Formats: sequence, structure tokens, C-alpha cells
Amino acid sequence: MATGRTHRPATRSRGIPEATVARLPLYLRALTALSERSVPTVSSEELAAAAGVNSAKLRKDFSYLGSYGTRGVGYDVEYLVYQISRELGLTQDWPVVIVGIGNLGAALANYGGFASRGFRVAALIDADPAMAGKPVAGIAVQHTDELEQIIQDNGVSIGVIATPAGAAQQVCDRLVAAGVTSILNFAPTVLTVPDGVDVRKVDLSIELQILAFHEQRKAGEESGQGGSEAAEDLEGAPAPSARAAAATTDRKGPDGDVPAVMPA
Amino acid sequence: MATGRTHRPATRSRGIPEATVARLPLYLRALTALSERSVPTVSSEELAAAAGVNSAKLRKDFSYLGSYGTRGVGYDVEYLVYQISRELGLTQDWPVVIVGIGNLGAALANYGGFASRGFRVAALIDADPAMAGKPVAGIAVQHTDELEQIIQDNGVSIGVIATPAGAAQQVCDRLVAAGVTSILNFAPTVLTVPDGVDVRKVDLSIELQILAFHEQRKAGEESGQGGSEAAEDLEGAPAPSARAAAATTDRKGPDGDVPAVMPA
DNA sequence: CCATCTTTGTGCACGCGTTCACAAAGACAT
DNA sequence: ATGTCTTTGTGAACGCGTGCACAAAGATGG
Repeated sequence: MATGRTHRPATRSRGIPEATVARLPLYLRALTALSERSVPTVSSEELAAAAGVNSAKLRKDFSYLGSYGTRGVGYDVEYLVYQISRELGLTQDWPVVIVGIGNLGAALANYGGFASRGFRVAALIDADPAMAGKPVAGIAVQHTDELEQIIQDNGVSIGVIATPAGAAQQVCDRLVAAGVTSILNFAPTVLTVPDGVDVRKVDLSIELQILAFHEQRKAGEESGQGGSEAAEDLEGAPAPSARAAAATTDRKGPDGDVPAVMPA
Repeated sequence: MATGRTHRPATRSRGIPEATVARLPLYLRALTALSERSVPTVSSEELAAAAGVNSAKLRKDFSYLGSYGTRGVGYDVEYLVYQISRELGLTQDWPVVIVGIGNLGAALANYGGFASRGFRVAALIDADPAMAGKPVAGIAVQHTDELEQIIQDNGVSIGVIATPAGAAQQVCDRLVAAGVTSILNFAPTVLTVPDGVDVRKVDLSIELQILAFHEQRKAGEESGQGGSEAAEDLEGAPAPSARAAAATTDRKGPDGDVPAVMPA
């Protein structure tokens, strides 16, 4: 997951497994591409290849939605696009607000993938008074003070948080209090929300760290010394007893993993 | 995920499960925060709460790294920070290149979470000649022509792709050919890479779609009509036989899910 | 030195997700 | 109509991840 879900007890909602739901957008994207090329039908094998998954997995995923295929032929592209869109709730309009209009927030506001999927940016919100009124992606930025009003007026139920880590929980609380029940969080913090509110997290630095892990493993394996890591421990690492003696990580002040978004 | 991994057969590398690796950055972040507050030790319960996970899971995760805790006391914060950093490979310097300096690319270049974790932006690369030389985040953008040279000169093994979908595979191929073995992909496309190359994907619109699914489910349940979906099929949806008759999704030209980054 | 108390580390069971493999279903040709 | 061929849909097995619950380990106090 770029990104993972946030401790939901694997609610198999309506019988569709979480893992399947997470793949539906992938299928939808591949199907949309096929639809644009006017391909009428597609086999599970072809579609699976286009989506980068196993064909058996794809068929099982689709089986949760219903029997939408034709044996010996494959799946009707247009029909499947509609069914998946409907299942994901993309046939309706979802107004979203983006809070924190820094570099990342602006990039999100400009992101074309939202509008083309039924998501409409209802408002851009920032705590910086100097930002208020300034147009970003053709939309005037509004001040945080108006957050509650905006949520209610537009019936917003999905909020995107692109603020610095320090402000995220506070913004989150206000969003939830105003009626938002789904949050996409780009700030590097664990958000605490009441039951019934969904949070998904996208963390850029975490993804890189996972890559670094595998990269290190590759480098370590190819140099042949893939055995003893106990020896490595004893020489390079500070002993647990000598705590706080050597600050092994060269910390750079209280950065606290702040994203490069404009603060308040 | 925000994001998910890309079809790797769950390589339990060096005995550490993938799921655990994915959580290590979370622990590291929480520990770093504690370290800055000069907290000497922390219990699994406290740390788990700070990282937003189950304490048993955290203990099991740490058990894969070794016995770094002290029973009756907890874990030594500094020591653990070092061990996790080392395990993730963050004690060494990782030069990365960012390809595609649009809105998103610029946001990534400015992202502070990279530098503070051992990641160093070695170069910014864009296909637009007009961008060449222009400073972004204090670094002069270089043209795509120099991609191979940059990779080799700096010993870059991690690349970040923030180009439009159409250019992603091509950029990916060139990165891999030049020696990059780990790729973080922000373009909404499935990248094909040879064995030995890791790809992680961060897809903004997929995350929103997953939220929309749950949002729809919540709305549907509270309105009480949680039973028959078969009836819904018969009236609202086009029959599979009437293919290509009604373009149910109002497609908006060949957008193909292009992110709002500056093209080539 | 012993008792008590806290907290780790882990064996075990359970459930979800993935994959295999094949029967059922339909298209298509003869 | 009948047979063949393609492709779906799914039963079943397997493996990974998660969480419980507890024994082992060490700290702490008397």
C-alpha cells in the first residue's frame, strides 16, 4: 500500500473483501483505456496483464461483483466499466476539500485524475491569510475560518489533508466535527478519528524507506556477505546499556518530518 | 497502501516479513519524536499507541530484528532508532533523482521528509527544454538527455517518476537501463520492469476511489436499503448484450488519467 | 537472597488473501 | 444438433499476517 489502511478490522463490507476493493480502481483504469480504444470485449488474461495482476485473482475479484463475464468470450468492456464505477460509487458526484495549499496541496488541486473520476474540488483551504483569495488551479483559496461553513454548504464528506504534520490532527478534528467521514491524509502523522470515519494515509517518505530496505538487501546479497549480522551488531552499534551516549542518527533539529507544504 | 507493492512474490527478505518492513518507518517516526523529547525508554504499549498499531504486533515486528527490549522496562529509544535505521538502510546516503518536475515533482523536491532520512536529491530531470537550468528547491533542473550520465556520475539506484502517465514507462526503461534498481512511481500506470527491480506505486486517485467506496457504503447502510442489489442492476445498468450502446461514464476525451505535472 | 511486579518475546490458533486446477458454460463450426 | 474449443467462475489448499494469551526474564523492593 503505498500506504496502508488505518486499523479497520477488515470490514468485509457487503461481501467485497478490502483487497478486492483496492484493486477495483486498477481494473477500472485499464478498462477505461480499452474503452477509449473502442475495444468491445476483453479476456481476464488480457485485462489482468494490463492491470498488472494475476488473472485468477482478477476473476475472483470480479466474482464478488457478480457474473459479468461470458464464458468463451470474456468481459464486455463498457458494461464492466459501468459496474465497477457504480460499485466504487463513482457514478455520483463527490465534492472534496483540500486543506493545506502548499506545494503538495497545489499539486493535488491541479491533479487531473480527480475530476475524471467523479471527484470535484469544492474548495481549497489554507490557514495562511495571505493565501486567501489567491487562485490555485482556478479556484480561490479560502481561509481556515470558513472550513465548517464550506463543508456544510457543499455537503462535503471527503477531506484531503496536505498540511504540515503539526496541524494535521487539529484540521482532522475540525473536518470530522463538521461532518467529514472520509479523510485522505498526506501529513506524516497518525490521525486519531472516531469510529465511522475512514482514514487513508499516503506517506511519501515511507515508500522511499521501504525501497531503501530492499535496495540495501540487494547490495548486501551481491557482495556475498549474506550471513552473520550478529558480528555487525557488536561492532557498529552502541550497546543498549550505553543509552543516549551516542546520538547515532545525526538528527537535524526538530524537523519532525514536516512536508514541504506552506505552513499556516 | 496508499499504495501497494508491485507483484513481488512476498519475498521474505532475510527473514523479515514485508508487512513488518512496511511498518518499520512508522515506528521510526514515532521513536524519533520520542528521541527529540529525550525520552530514554518506551514500552511496547506506548510506542504502539504512538504508531497507531497493536502492541502485540509491534513486539512481534521487533522480534524479527532481534531482542532489543528489556523485560520489565521496555525499549531503549536511541538504540532502537539506530537499529531500525540500520535495518532500513537509512544510515547510508541514498542519492535519488526525480524525473518530471511539474507540480508534483516540485512538491517532492521540496519535501523535507526525504533529506531527514538519508535521502539526497541528486538531480531533478525534466523533458521540457524550457525547464533546464531553472532552479527548483535550490537545485537546477536538468534535461532528460543527461539522465544516463547523471545516474552513473552520482551512483543513483533509486528513481522517482512524477511524469505524465504516457511518459512513465519510457522514463522507467531508461532509468533501469542506466542502473536504477528501485523506482517510486507516481504516474498512474502499471510499469513493467525486469526482475531484480523494485517498483512501488503511489496513486492519489486510487486512494480517493477506495474512500468513495466506503463512503457510499456508509450512506447506503444508513438509509436502510441494504438488501437487494439485484433489482438495482436490472433497472439502472445497461445490459451486457447492449454493448457500446450507452457510454455510461461520461468520458471526457482521452484524458487517460494524466496527473497535473508538466509534460515533456 | 527472595518475592513481587512489570513487560517482553513467542507459541498457537484463526482468518484473510492468493493461487491452483478444473468443472461448467457458452460460442462457434460443421 | 452435436462436438470442439475457449474462457469464466469457483472449490479447495496453502501461506501469510494478526491477535491472544502466557511463560520467561529481568527490574525493583524488602
